Amino acid sequence: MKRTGDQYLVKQINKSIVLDTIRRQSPLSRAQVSSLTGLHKGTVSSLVNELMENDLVKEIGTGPSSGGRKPVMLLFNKTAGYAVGVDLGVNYILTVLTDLDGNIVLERNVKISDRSTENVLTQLKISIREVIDRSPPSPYGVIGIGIGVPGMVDNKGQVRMTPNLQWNEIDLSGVLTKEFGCPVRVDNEANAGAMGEKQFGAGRKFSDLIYVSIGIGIGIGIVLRGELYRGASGFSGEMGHMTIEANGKPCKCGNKGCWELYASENALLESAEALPLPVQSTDGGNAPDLDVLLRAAHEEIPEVISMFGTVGQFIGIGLSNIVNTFNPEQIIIGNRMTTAEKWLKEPMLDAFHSRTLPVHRHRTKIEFSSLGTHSAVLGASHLAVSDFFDRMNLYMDR
Amino acid sequence: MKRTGDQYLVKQINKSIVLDTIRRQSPLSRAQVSSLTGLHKGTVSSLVNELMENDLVKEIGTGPSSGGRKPVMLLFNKTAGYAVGVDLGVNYILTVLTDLDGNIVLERNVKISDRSTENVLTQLKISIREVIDRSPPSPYGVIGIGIGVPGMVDNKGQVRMTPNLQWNEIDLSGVLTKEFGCPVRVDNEANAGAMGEKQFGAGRKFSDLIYVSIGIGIGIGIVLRGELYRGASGFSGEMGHMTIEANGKPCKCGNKGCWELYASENALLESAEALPLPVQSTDGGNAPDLDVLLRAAHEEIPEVISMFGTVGQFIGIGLSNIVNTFNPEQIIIGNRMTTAEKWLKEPMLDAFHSRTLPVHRHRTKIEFSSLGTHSAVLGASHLAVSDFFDRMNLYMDR
DNA sequence: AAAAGTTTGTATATCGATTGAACTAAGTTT
DNA sequence: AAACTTAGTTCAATCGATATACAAACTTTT
Repeated sequence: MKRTGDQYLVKQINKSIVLDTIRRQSPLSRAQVSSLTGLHKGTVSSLVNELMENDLVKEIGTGPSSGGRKPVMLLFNKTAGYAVGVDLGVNYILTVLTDLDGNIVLERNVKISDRSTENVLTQLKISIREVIDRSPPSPYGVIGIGIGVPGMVDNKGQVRMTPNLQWNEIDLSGVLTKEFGCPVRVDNEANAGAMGEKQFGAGRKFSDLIYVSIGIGIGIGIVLRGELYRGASGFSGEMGHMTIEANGKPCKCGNKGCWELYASENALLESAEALPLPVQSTDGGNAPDLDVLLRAAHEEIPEVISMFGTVGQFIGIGLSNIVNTFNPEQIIIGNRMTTAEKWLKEPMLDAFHSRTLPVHRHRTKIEFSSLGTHSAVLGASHLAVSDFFDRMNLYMDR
Repeated sequence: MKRTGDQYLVKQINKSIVLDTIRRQSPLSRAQVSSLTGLHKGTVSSLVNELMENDLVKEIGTGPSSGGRKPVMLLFNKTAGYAVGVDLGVNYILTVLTDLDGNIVLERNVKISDRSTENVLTQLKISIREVIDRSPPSPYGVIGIGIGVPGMVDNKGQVRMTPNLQWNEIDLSGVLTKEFGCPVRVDNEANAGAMGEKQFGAGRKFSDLIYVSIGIGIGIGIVLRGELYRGASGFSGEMGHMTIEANGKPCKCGNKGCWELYASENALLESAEALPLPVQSTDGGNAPDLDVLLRAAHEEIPEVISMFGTVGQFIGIGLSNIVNTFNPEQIIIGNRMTTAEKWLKEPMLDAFHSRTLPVHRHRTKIEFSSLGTHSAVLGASHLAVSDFFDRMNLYMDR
């Protein structure tokens, strides 16, 4: 049974539009909101008053006159509540507290060496507890928790598989809701990153974009018509396991020639094992890691630079597949591999341009993340904020 | 400026819901519509009366009583107007006239041998003119023309490129609007096919599906949340040019190792050239064509059957990429290669299953087109019908 | 400095769509 | 024949947006 229309729906739509307008373009007067939205002055007045009663909008004094009565400027009350965002990495937990506008208020980052489910869960709870305890007082308090995890999350928020964390079938959202008594939203890391860049980063001006998270593996977050597309069961975006060599290397996933075997951090580390590197690993071990390779590249060791080049080419191949598939306005490359932008970019773009149809070649914007390591954590907190507004029957992204 | 809410919007939403309910589940009484939609009896009555004034709904006498007054049964008036659908193939033009419910009333199929732009355009106009001239009288007459073309169509309806028809930058929609004086909707063949299957074929029950059109080349039509996704500029779905062999055969598109080089009709014909076939080509020439190969397969010639097997495997590889990317509920395979289902299916599914993540393996329904050669033409006519309802401020697909 | 004009924001009446309640119509069951 | 059921209409009530009028506060012109 579809949702039918009534006056309540009308009010909900208009109230959302008014709030959204103020949120994105404040400070704004009631008159400006009226002319920006096309809503009648009186309608804006009454909706703004209700939003003020709900602490979501506040008056901030008068603005300059343009030949008449001075306008009363309105502001989105971004500190009406706070949201927790978590980027649950394979070897770290990055936790932030943000206001309703995505500004970071508190931040906490812990390294994880013991990857057992128990330990990770414990550390996760400690991190969240800490930012919640220190959160400033506000009308709504902590309105929710958003978490990005490196794995597959179904559309009920259940973690189904994490290739690098050995978590299987964990009801993370249930566990944390119980622990903290506030709504918890779990999504995969690439979706969170896509939301982060769309809301706060390089993707702000675009409504059809693909966020390509290149870390240990590769996952993509798909934003179409301004909204995340999660697939029928929540498992879209597993493009790391797209075949780009029909008879290529075997992958853990069961497939052969998966993109991430050639274009991810793991691909880089694997080919690095063959080289004897003159730089020590950061954790003292013998295995090379990304930081070691980056330092080697900075020292202009040709073998290492050429390795980045090869990986960059394979990234470009995948990007051309993405463009042919989705025809997005923009592709944003994020996660750890962005730190190697300097050595990846050129070979990547060369491969992309040489393989792409002319119509796409210069139409699609290819950029690196503008939020750096914070795409996913900000996206995660935004998911919580967005859910909060949903619960208030106000919608942010429409 | 976003669309704001007012009473007119409410009415539009509810009227659409009422019409949609009647269209899909008729015959229905006003009372049934009310309980199915949740709308008040009075509301349904007044909206139905308006729809009857607009000739979109009609009464069809009383139905059986269930212990009270007999209900007056309502029907969607599918013959209030007619739409033209065209599947513009590389070597044929299939034209139909359908009622508003997608039932074919007239059909015309012409073979094209002279592929010059002029000749194709002339033939196209003749075909359309003929079905329009013979269309039955109706309140709205011919409400529009929908056309599926084998190439790239931008979001303004301009044909930008047809790899197998040598059409470039043709304003097909402009030309035909001028000629016939009714709205023309041009889209690519895969999008039309996707819409056809979604509305009338195998995809009726699904809202996230991918239609894979395998003919001379490969294109896909993407239906997400019940709606076609066309990409930022209208060029989504060019998955035929997705790389599946990083250093594979060069393709006309500039890329290497494109999927359609291994999994399309062309791929089949190319490998067939190596074989001396004991069957004559249909047009008397020496070059093998699909029909010849199908006859050879029916005669159980092992080399030919194995060729189909190889192509089937490559199709399966691409399908697994599609599943990893979109996580759709369903994949529908359409266009000419469906005629080889018998020999393609098993190798295709084998490759697919062996390459797909366990979560997807049995969750995604993989089917062959249920409309056969008519997916695209019915989809095209539906696009015209759907535009017609848009113009009436009534929406079908929401 | 007074008058005229402008801009902001509020108050009030009107409009239009849904809804609830009452009602009519037309059947079935007891 | 009376009681009950179901279908569909009518009409007043309600609610939200809008138009109009108006008050408040400021700028520009005379």
